Amino acid sequence: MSNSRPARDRILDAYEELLINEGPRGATLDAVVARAEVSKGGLLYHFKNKEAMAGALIEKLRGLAATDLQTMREDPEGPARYLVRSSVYVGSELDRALIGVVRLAQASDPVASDLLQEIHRSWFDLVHDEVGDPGIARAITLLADGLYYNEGLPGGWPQATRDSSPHSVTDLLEIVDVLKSHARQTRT
Amino acid sequence: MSNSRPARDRILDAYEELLINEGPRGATLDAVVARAEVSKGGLLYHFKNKEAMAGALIEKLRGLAATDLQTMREDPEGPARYLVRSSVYVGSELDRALIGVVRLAQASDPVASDLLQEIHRSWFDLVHDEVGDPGIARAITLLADGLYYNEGLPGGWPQATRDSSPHSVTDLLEIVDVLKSHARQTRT
DNA sequence: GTCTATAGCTCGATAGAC
DNA sequence: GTCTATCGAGCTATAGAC
Repeated sequence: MSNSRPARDRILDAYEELLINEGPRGATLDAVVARAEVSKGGLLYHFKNKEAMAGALIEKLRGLAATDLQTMREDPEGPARYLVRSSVYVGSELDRALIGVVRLAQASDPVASDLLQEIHRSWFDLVHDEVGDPGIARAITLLADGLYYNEGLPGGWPQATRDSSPHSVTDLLEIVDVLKSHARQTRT
Repeated sequence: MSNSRPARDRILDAYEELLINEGPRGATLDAVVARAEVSKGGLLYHFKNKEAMAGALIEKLRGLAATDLQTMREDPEGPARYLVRSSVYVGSELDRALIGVVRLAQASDPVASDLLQEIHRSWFDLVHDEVGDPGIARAITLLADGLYYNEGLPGGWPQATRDSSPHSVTDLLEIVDVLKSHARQTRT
């Protein structure tokens, strides 16, 4: 049975899934209750309104992102390579929460936008600390952004350059190394 | 008077503007008619339903993109540098139509997604022809994608790394050149 | 070619039974 | 803690006057 987990969790997962696949417009209360197999009244017992449901998803992301940032900081390959690696959408819990909140931000949710900006800023700072040069750091984060948008968002530049998984990640990591060594060379 | 231009054009511009600033959800018929200063009946005389209005915007983009591709092909700096330059959002007619249609694609419009995919593919192909290496071409288009998303979309990674306009474009173009020369070096 | 009026639907949210 | 029933607002689209 799919409704064996706590109703609150099922609701939040269903909401996240609908945000990702249908966008904010499709993530209606009716759609959420259908997918989570609860009634509308049941949903509104756990989240007093739609905004509270969005808020819960945002807080979930806040926690997941904090953990991931720590991992990124401590990764032996360094933040830059870690960032590019993890920007390939693989449907992890963090990926899903992140894309869901991006969708919320696209629908003009200011709290969502603030959190995303904060996360993004942290990524940039870690990469900047690693490579030294802010221009190179920006190029690397932009590259990761492009990846995330192209592969994580249904309806971005949809299915940009299809071969996302094979050796193309390795290619990109190689390019990250090229940029990193270029930053080393030009350091004053 | 703002309603001196043909009603059809005013409607399409208003729709585009609302798509960009409020997203598909905010671009309702009511909002469009208010902004375009026509009545709902007047709008539906020109576009028999909302889908037809979206279709007209998509066709407008198709034309603008075809012209821009030709410019990109003939640019003396080459497609790669042209792409990065033009990925900085400046609110041109093409920028606006493009972001509007991206918003439509985000709301799961398959025609919008198809056109965007086609445009994006053409960009990649031109850059690929220029630089030879598909991995480098992908990195450059990803970088441009990141730019477009970060700076063109309200609510992307919002206001990613703020200093978008000053000398930072020059920095990015420099990095494009680094990548291009790397592609030349590794060519077999 | 542009308007008003309104039908019919879907949404978010409330009330109250169980 | 979960349900059903229902209200009011906002949406798309139609009908028909001017």
